[in-house]
Amino acid sequence: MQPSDNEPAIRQAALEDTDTGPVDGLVLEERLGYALRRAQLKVFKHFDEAMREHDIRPAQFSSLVVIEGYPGVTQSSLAQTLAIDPPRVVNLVNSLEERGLAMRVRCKRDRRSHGIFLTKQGEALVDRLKELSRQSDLAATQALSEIERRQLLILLRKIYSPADNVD
Amino acid sequence: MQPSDNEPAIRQAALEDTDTGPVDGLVLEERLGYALRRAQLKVFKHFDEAMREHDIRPAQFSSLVVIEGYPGVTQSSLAQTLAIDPPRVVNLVNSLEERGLAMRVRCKRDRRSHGIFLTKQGEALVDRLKELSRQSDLAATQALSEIERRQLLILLRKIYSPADNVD
DNA sequence: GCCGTTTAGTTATAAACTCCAACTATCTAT
DNA sequence: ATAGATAGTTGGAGTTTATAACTAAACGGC
Repeated sequence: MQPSDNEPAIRQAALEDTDTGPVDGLVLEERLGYALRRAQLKVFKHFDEAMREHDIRPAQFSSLVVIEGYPGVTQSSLAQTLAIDPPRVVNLVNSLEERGLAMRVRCKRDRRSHGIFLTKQGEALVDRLKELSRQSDLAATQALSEIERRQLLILLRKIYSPADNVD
Repeated sequence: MQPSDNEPAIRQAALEDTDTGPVDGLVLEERLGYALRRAQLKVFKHFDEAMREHDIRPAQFSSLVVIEGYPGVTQSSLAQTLAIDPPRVVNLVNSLEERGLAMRVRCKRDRRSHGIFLTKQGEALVDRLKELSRQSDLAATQALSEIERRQLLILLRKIYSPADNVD
């Protein structure tokens, strides 16, 4: 063990001292990934609370909304839309089917693919969930004005939308 | 099985048709959690590529930056700062120690706690990583202007910063 | 000083998520 | 008709993430 490379590279702090201060003004605060993660953590926490009553997870909610907007969407389309892989969609749709919220319908023209549709129960639930999620978004971002909230969405979309910048 | 509740609740689409169109204009696009996740996915993907050479994960990078900014930080402070729980910090610091990037120093005044310090090797690496992450942020958000990027950071910080809104 | 409580760190475990590879069934093209 | 591509499914490995229980050390009242 060479001490030259294994020593704490500190100058001002004594070895026996610890620093328990809060952290700000770091380079970390300027990293987008960090800021995104922290913000997402908070937004998701509120979302979880809002959905707890209905035992719905983020991916399930997203699926329901997409299926509602595009009745008969295929699983592969769903996978592409939500940026998840096909195996996950299988589990996702299984869980929705088991709970009577959605169902697969085999496509007559291409019998490999399934169209996914909401049941009446699923439609009723997704309406309620959309309202709940809207409220939880507001609660999680109450530090933001309505204008700022819109601005934020626009900026985020610019980042991930392939329309603006093909990856 | 009552058909009344188990039928696909569709009006316009024939049962045998599937809808494979792309998805936009959905309520989903207005959900903050969804937009955050999609944006984070992209930013993290770029980050992973940038860090692959050094085999550094996001949490490791964040830890290194915090330790650099606060030499002697305790593990509990680190946990609080990064919004992760103590058991994760143990693994995190273990991995940094094993790679010779950081080291624990038992605090003399409170022998329960450890101050964490960067080694010289760790300091050299974190300098390089900060530059790499800055570049990867730019690459992931090249659809944004510098002003927009700043604005985005400000908005994200407003969401998660406890200073603005105590949770 | 002694004893109950709190805190820092650790360990172990389980649950959940993600990714990857292989497989079946079906379709398309030559 | 056969080869190759596509939709969906299955299974398993590797990571994260969360939870509870445990050890060691400090603190506080008496």
